[in-house]
Amino acid sequence: MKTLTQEHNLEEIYKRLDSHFGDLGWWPADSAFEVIIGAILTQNTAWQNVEQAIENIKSAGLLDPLSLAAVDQQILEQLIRPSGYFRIKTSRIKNFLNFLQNRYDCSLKKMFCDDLWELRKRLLEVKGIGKETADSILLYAGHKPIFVIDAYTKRILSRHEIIDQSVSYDEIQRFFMNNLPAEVNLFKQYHALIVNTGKKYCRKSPLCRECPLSSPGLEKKCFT
DNA sequence: GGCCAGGACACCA
DNA sequence: TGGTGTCATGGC
Repeated sequence: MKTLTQEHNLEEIYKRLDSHFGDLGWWPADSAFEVIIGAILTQNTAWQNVEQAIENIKSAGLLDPLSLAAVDQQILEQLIRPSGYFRIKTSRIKNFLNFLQNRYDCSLKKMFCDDLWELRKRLLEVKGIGKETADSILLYAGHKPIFVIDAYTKRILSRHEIIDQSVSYDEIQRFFMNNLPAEVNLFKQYHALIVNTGKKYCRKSPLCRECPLSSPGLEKKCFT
């Protein structure tokens, strides 16, 4: 960890990105359950591929906990095939559904009545749900005040020399949560802004110079 | 044809 | 605790 005391940078970064992109309306989904399925399907996968997989589940009339729990494993594999890793992701979805059924009687409402950190701990015990997926579920499906960290967050902050590359997920999460008001909508929009910035500006070096963060004071070395 | 995407996990030292 | 291989499809 380098200088996790530059809390002013977090607000400055948010201001720049928010005025650049505007309200991104994350997470794009019609229900909390759709957010959860999307969170599992998007693991290391382009969102475009996830959309097709979700559409397949919707078209089959299976986008609810009871229907999806009842569907045959091989059928689900074929439905989510466009999102990649379809065998392992099918298992992960089934693991979550078993968890939801056994502990909360298939009710997301009951699940989200749990204390934030207690529920996070339980979600992390589900095989296939790691920290980012758990936090995405808690924030975007459960509307709980927890900050989601992803590869873009780490990349952007380290390139702007706010954190060191070796800083852990939990440390970065604490950094955000200790230096921002615990507001659900702020956390939702901030993470969305970071992902959009990463997608649009961090992939090719010429575009990096057009990034809202690329100006004196914050611009360091996006590409070295 | 290669690279990468809104990760997680098993395995090993 | 940290590094590496694996899982798979689709767009650029």
